[in-house]
Amino acid sequence: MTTQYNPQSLEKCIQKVWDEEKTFHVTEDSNKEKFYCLSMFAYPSGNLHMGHVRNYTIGDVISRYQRMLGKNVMQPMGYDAFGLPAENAAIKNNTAPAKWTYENMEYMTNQFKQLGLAYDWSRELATCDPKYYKWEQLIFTKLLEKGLVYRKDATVNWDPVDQTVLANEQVIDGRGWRSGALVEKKTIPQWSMKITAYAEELLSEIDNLDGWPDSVKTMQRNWIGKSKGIELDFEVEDYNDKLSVYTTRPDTLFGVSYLAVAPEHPLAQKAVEKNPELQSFLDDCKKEQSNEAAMATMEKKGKFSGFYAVHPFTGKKVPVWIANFVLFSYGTGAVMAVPAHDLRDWDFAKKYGIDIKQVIEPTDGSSIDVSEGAYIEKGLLINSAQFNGMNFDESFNAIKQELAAKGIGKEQINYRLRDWGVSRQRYWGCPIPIIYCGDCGTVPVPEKDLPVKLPEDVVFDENGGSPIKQMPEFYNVACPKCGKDAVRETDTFDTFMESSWYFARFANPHNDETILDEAANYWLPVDQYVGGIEHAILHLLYARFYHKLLRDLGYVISDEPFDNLLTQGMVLKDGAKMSKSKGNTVDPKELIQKYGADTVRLFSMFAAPPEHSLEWSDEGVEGSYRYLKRIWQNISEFAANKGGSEAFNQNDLTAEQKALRCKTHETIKKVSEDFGVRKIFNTAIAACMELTNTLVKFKDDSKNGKAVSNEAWSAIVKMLAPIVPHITQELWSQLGNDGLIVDVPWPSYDDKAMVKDEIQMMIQVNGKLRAKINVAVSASKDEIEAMALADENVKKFSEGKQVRKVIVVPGRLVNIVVS
RNA sequence: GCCGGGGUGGCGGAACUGGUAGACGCGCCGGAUUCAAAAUCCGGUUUCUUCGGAAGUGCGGGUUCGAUUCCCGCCCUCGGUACCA
Repeated sequence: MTTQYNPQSLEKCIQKVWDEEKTFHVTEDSNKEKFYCLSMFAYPSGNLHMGHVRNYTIGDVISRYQRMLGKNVMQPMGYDAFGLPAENAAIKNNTAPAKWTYENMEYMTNQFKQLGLAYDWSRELATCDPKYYKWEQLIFTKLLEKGLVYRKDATVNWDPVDQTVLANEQVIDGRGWRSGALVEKKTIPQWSMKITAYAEELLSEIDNLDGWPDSVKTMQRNWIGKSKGIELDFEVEDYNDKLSVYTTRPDTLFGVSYLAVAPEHPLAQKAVEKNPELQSFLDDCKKEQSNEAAMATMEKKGKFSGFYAVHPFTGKKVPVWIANFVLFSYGTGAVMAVPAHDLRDWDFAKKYGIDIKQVIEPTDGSSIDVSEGAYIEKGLLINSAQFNGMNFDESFNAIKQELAAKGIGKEQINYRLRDWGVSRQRYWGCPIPIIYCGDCGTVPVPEKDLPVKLPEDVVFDENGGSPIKQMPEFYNVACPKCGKDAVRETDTFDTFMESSWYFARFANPHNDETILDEAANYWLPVDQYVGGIEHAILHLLYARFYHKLLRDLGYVISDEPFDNLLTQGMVLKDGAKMSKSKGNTVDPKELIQKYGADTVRLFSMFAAPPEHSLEWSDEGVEGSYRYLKRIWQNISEFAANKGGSEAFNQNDLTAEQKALRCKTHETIKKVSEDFGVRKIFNTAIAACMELTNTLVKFKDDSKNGKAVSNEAWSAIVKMLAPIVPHITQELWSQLGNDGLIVDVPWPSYDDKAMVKDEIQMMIQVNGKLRAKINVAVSASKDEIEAMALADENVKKFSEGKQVRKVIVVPGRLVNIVVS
């Protein structure tokens, strides 16, 4: 007597039990090992997509597995609620961003619950809640006191028609996405965080992130981009300032044939005074995009500034150019160019007919021709006066010393990493807690006046300008210091500010007295962080930075926020990222209605390893559903047939029964490794399917037969419980067990059950498979070799040839080399 | 451009430390069941083949008894590139 698998009603029923019993509600418990599992919180876009389902299922599987290991597991969820899409939706639907956001959050929370995710919903937070961002504002004012935030001019994309600042995403082929106008660069004062003050620590501690993927660590190292070089000053004729350049290749100093400065460099401004015709070139540079990819691929252009610098060793005059590819924000905003030994300088020199002078030759004595292309390897110096014959390190030090002696140069460590500009000229974000007073200057909002609340009931105008910039009731305030009329900052924070510390706030999300209390040090660092690879640099670097800020303000004691990181791949359909604009989305809601959450969860874990991209397949979902129906049917029948839960004695088992036990325990071993060490679930599921196949074929109604079957079915149910929590809960009951499977200990394997007398070995002749033989486990190498050579097929392929070598790989194969 | 991934049957993928290439699943083919269908169950399924075998993991080389795995050089593709999150 078995019932049909009906996931819809079953899942509702079990979710109700979790809800009523507060199964996933956790508190700090010093008697248990804690495990904080965090999936990157959601942007409340309105509906769950398959990327969410995958991300959150991975985190959920790890959480539930860790709980079965007996740990005190916290898994929270919240919303990264500020951001650009809410503003776009506001304009499109004529609603306030707040309303749109809150409605989406409510809707998505329901969808999360339908997926059966083991979240502690009592900890839910939203970053647009003043109770959340109040702390961010407080931290900002504290950092201002410490000198870790400052205001400086920075470049933004300016849409001259809509009269608004555009995000990079809103610039398409150099034009504003709404107006279509050519976007210009505009410089405005903005707040910055001194992440560069932590560059060295952020770099060196990457070495301690053992639980992070190497690819992410490499990307972060390269992003920070530490380099050792020399900063040296050139005298410039008729220019009453020195021109400082930074170079990592001082060994090529004698090959300098021009200097180049960024268009924003003061020297460029001076050059215009002398030669007004240069203004049009500078104007052109303003129209170019400032993002890195555009800078790197655009045509390299320059103009002679009219100034000449003097070479510090040869005394020769070197022209100074203004070039569009020199970054004002890196190094000194000026470079020395050595065309013979730098690809970009070489291209530029060829284009403008500038000298190319070789000063490095290869160490192996081979000859090169720098008129054919740059030679960028390090080598030995030539044409470099007293430095001739030196290698890179010798010349670096010798040149450094001579420049230092002249007082015009010193060694300098530079980072590619730039300070973090956090001002946004947008509405839907956390207000920057600063007041500008005519008398007192820049005044941080005092703690008693925090939070500075963002007005939520606003009307958007069509060009996308921020409503609070038109609201005197928001920006007209009294100066907190002197009480005179003053003006509030109307820019808001970059939304990365909120997502850089939410992981800590989950420890005490409702504490209104302080940002973080002792619970933070119980839960932190996060034991397992799960999220998309697209966050490899920005979010993960900012979060590491923020954690160190919180540490240095005395709130946390750990140095790093995330012990282990799993970066999951994207969900694709027909080889492309699922997106509304491509029309290739799959709605999880419909799938849950049709198959139930367990099927959707099983498929998203089975179709690919977590770190790879996942190709969506409707038929594959069907297959996952089929497997669940299969175990439902078989376990129900087995249980109805009164399966055996009695103990058995290993010595009384038949060979078949022993073989099943062996398979069961091999599977437990493999699946435990996949879950705990490799964090790869598709192979774990495949192993469970294999055991299921074996078990379905295993027909043995004897007492011992039922007992070993029961052991195997129970193991499958327990191992699948983290992945498909609803069906396994029900099957666990059907197998005659009480209580929730979430708290059942993870199965352990018995080495004795896996002992074998005989193994199969592959026999190769010259690396090609020719035979398979069964060999006693105890057989010696010589015995194995003799058996292999005696094999009929092996004889056939080695006949008339001389055996040169026999390689025996114990437990695997024998390779016989003949010729 | 630069930084980091990926490329294996018709498809998703497996092969974990250099040792049986294609586990598991999908699809397809054949069979059982059925009045019929769906569902389910059983068997087969890399390609070529003279049925002995041979070839085969993006392409071209290399190291090795042995390479999907290591090295060199390419191609394609995805993510990031500092104001999408």
